[in-house]
Amino acid sequence: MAKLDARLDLHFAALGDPTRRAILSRLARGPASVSELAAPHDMALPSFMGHLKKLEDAGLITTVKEGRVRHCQLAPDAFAPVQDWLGEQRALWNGRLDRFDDYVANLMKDRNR
Amino acid sequence: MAKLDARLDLHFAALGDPTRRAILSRLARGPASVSELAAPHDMALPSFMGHLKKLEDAGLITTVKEGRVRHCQLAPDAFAPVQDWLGEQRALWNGRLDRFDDYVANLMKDRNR
DNA sequence: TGTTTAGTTAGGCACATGGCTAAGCTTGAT
DNA sequence: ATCAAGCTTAGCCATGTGCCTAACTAAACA
Repeated sequence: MAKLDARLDLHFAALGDPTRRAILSRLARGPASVSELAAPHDMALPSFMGHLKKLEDAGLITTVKEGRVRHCQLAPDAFAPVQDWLGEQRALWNGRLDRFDDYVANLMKDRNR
Repeated sequence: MAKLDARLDLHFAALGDPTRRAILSRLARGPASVSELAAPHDMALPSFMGHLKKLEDAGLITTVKEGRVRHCQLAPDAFAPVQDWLGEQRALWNGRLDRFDDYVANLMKDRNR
C-alpha cells in the first residue's frame, strides 16, 4: 500500500498543474518531440523540461532520445492508478450507503415490533 | 476554461498527499469531527487543520461548526471534476472528438496565447 | 466559577516547486 | 571543419508547502 501511495502522490502532484495537463492532452492526440510540445507554452526550455521530467517520473509519459531529438508519448494505462483510486473511493461510498440501508432496514424492523 | 483549470489544480493538488487521501477515505465511510479525523494521524492539530483547509478549499469536503465541534463530510459529487477530466483524456485518446471540437480547442489555445 | 475540551491564530523553520539565465554538449547539415 | 538545432546542466531566486510550538478563544461541564 505504501508503494502505491507514493505512486499516487506523484500522479496527482503531476496532474495538479495546468501546463502538465496541457502536455498530456496534447500527447493524447499523438506523440511529439520536446520542442513541439514546448512551442505553445511561453516558458524557457529548462523550465518546460522540468514539467516533462515530473510527468515521466510519475510514469504518465515515456520518452526516448533519438539522435538529438527526444520523443515523448503517453504511457500505456497512464491513468489506471488514478482511476483505481477513484473506484476505491466509490466503493467505500457505496459501502456506506449499504450500511445506511441496513441501518434503516433495522430501524423499520424495530418499529414494526 | 481558466476557471475549471484553477479548480482542477486545487483538486489534484489536494489529492496529491497521502494524509489528505486518507481523510477522504475515512469520510467516505461517514461524517466525523476534526478530532475524530485527526486521531489516527501522528501530527500536531494545526498541521492537520491545514490539510482539512486544503480539502475544503478544493471543494472536496464541507465543514460546519456546531458549538465547539467542527463536523466534516465529503462534498456531494466531490470527484466529479476529476472524473470529467479523465473522461476527456480518454475521449482524446480514443480519437472520439470530431473536427469541430478540435477546431474549437485550437481556437481557445490560440486565444490564450 | 473554574476547568477541561475542541479548535484556532501566530509565527517560525526546512525543504520543495516553478520560474529564470548562461553556458555546455551532442548530432545533423553545409 | 564549422555552424545550427535540440536538448541538458548548473546555479540562482521567489514563493509555496508541511511541519512544529506556544499562546489564545469559545463552548461545555462540574
